[in-house]
Amino acid sequence: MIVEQLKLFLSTNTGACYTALMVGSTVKVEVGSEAGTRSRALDAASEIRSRIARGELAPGERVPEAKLAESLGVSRNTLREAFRALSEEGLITQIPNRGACVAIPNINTIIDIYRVRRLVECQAVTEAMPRHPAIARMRRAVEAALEAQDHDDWSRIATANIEFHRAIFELADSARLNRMYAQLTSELRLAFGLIDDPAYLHAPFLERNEAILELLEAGSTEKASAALRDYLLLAERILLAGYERATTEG
Amino acid sequence: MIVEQLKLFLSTNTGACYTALMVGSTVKVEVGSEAGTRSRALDAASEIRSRIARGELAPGERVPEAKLAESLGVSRNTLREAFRALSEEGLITQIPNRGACVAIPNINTIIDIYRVRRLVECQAVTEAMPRHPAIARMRRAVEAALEAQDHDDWSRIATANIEFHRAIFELADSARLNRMYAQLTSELRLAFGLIDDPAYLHAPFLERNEAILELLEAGSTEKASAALRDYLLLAERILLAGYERATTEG
DNA sequence: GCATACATGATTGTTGAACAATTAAAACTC
DNA sequence: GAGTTTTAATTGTTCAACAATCATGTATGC
Repeated sequence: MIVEQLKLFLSTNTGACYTALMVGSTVKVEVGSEAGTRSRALDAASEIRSRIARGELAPGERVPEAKLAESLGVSRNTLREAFRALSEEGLITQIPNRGACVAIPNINTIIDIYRVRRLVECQAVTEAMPRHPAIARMRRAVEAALEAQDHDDWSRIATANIEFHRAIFELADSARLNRMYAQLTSELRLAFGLIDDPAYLHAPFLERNEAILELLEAGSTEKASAALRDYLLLAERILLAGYERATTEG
Repeated sequence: MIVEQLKLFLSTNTGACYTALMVGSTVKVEVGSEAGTRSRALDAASEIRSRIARGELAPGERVPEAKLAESLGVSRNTLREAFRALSEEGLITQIPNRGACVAIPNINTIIDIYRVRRLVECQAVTEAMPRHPAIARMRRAVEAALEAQDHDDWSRIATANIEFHRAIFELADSARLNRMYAQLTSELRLAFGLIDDPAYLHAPFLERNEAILELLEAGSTEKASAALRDYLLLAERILLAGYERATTEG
């Protein structure tokens, strides 16, 4: 039966829940609602993620299982399942027999992240297809950042900046690289969080993003790539310097 | 105390176990033995990995927890911990409420892997530093493959080929990209396993690897990169064609 | 014969208690 | 203050149990 085959195909190739049924001569497929597929472990992971983002759990902070499990209202086994997702994202570091702690961004990690970004982002821009849909997303991110700048809303500027670079990764048309970007921004956010001057971090780059975008829109991919390379080298330098000041004075 | 600070530094930045102690005026650091840090969950993961590699667990095969846990002599919770590592490697797919199965390499995954490889490997070669240590590793892999060819030992040829490309990733000097390579080769091995003619898969590439290497050793990085690109496009085509035959006839 | 609904069985996700092993912290000694 | 021993805390694992979910089998209607 087509419905059964479709269910099997979809369940094998994705992790999502689907409802498939015949409606006349059409197979109607509905994606299961997000709420219906949530597990307690994933909810716990989300809550931990939020606590990290809010600074309630600080980089390097030990998170004892029993205490945290009780605080979240789940069992310790379930918390370990949650740690699994967070560990994959790089937000949590688990050391055998010593427990879990919030990841500390370290200098090697930051350097590595920027090295990867230069390789991937610059090459993605060099090889970008004209009128690739991601270019429009870059444009929207630039406009969002400019609007947020008018309000001195640095949190929104930071988010728009991350979206801009996500779109650059998406130029490469690779799900795997997109997942990588998601992970490395999780880790970068930890580093950003250590620096208490977001304007210093993000302000120098609005005009640069716009210049890169305009070169790209004009089809000058090599020039856009070179400008992006300069951008990333500068961003790395600023983050490393800020990180060093934050961890030295702290 | 320097010993305590060193322990803290090491434990925060790596997952390894260290013993640090003062010996005279020198701090002596010993890395904990591998055997001492093994956990039951990691042992279970290794055994599952081996079973997959030996074909005892086939792509797409459901692996019910209770049965497998009993077969491995661990509890179900421990098995779920093992699944965690394997899921991160892409060897296992876990679907909520449906259980775990051995990952099925699918066409989209293979295409994505080769897209990523072209972006990363070709750029790594283009920007390779002269006399980078990874170039020597490429040379050793080529020699190992040629020797294995004399014995028609296709398993060793496949391994040497994977080592050759690992070394190319290492040209980029990024731990993150090296980890990515480890994961994508795990997934590629699943696809290779579906094709029952290893000679067909690997034989065409020995001479190409050697040509790429010689261009690189001669400092012609752009030519090496172009040759690598051709290689990867051909390898993708051969794998996709073989995969399609295997999954159509199967 | 096919489609649908319901019942049954199998499996997963979670809970909680327990215990061995490991690590961290405190106490003690020199 | 440094080193050693003891104690406490925590992690990794096991087990049993149960609710929830899914898969499979059976019965019924068209």
